Amino acid sequence: MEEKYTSYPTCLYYSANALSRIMTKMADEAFAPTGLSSSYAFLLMTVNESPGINPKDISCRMKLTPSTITRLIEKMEYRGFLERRQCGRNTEVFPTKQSQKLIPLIIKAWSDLYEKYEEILGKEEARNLTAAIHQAQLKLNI
Amino acid sequence: MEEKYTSYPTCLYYSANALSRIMTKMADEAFAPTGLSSSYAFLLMTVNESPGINPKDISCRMKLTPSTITRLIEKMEYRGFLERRQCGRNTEVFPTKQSQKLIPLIIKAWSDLYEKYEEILGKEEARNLTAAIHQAQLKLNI
DNA sequence: CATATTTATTTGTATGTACAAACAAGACTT
DNA sequence: AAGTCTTGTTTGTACATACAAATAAATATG
Repeated sequence: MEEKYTSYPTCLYYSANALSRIMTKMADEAFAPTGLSSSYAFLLMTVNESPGINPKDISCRMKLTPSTITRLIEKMEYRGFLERRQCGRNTEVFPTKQSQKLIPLIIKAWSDLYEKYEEILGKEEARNLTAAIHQAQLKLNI
Repeated sequence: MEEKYTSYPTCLYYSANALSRIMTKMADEAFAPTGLSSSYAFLLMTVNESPGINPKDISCRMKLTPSTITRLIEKMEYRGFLERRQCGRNTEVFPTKQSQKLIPLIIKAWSDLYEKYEEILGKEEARNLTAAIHQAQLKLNI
């Protein structure tokens, strides 16, 4: 059984990226009813859960760089879903009333997302895979 | 042991994306000596392996959309690493001599990448994870 | 206390990727 | 053979994300 071509799927970089693109697409579909794409939905959940949270901490929780977080917040501020308050060198981010109305929809969409991929992969398998990926990510993150 | 916050790492979308960002960074570091970022390096390998390949087929092998492939090729053409020949409605993509010189460097960088993450994750574990991710990606891709 | 260092945030800019629409060539259909 | 459908490719445009540099505030150091 000879391989005709170099087999990219044996490369973690390649596979991780391929999966990530599919999952992002799936997530964006799931979050479509909220009018937000997935990253913004996560941002709103994060801020709603910890009103006054700093960009730095959001960045840690979401594993995105601070500059990315600034950009996401800016857009949500512009759309009236978030609000920033300057506190010395820190910034505190708060949800607006408007965004709080969205939260149930977001939660629902998120659980639909779980449902959808768990249906395809199997619940057990999906969880194992997610855990394995998370573990790897932690190890590699040093 | 109660969770204070919603636990994003239990979400496959979130974990897959986090891993993908780390791996891309790692890959870009590994490929730095070639002067290319990872996607371009993969593109060059692919074309070098199958000179005359169509964008469509590259798109399948790399799991990127055709429009993305066009964009990648354009840039490599501009930099003198690839060449396009129009054949009716198809396009054939060829490596230039210049790019062939790069191939050994790319192969080396790629194997360095494997080495690096296998060192951190363990060879066995890295392979299992990669295979699991690849399988999931296949299933979800429908 | 004044200066130097560190830390949090934002800005300028670049990049990879995608979607939808446009185009162009081939393949069907009648 | 003419018109329709399909398929491969490219373009216009938009978006998420990052890096490096700039700011600005807080902290440490001499």
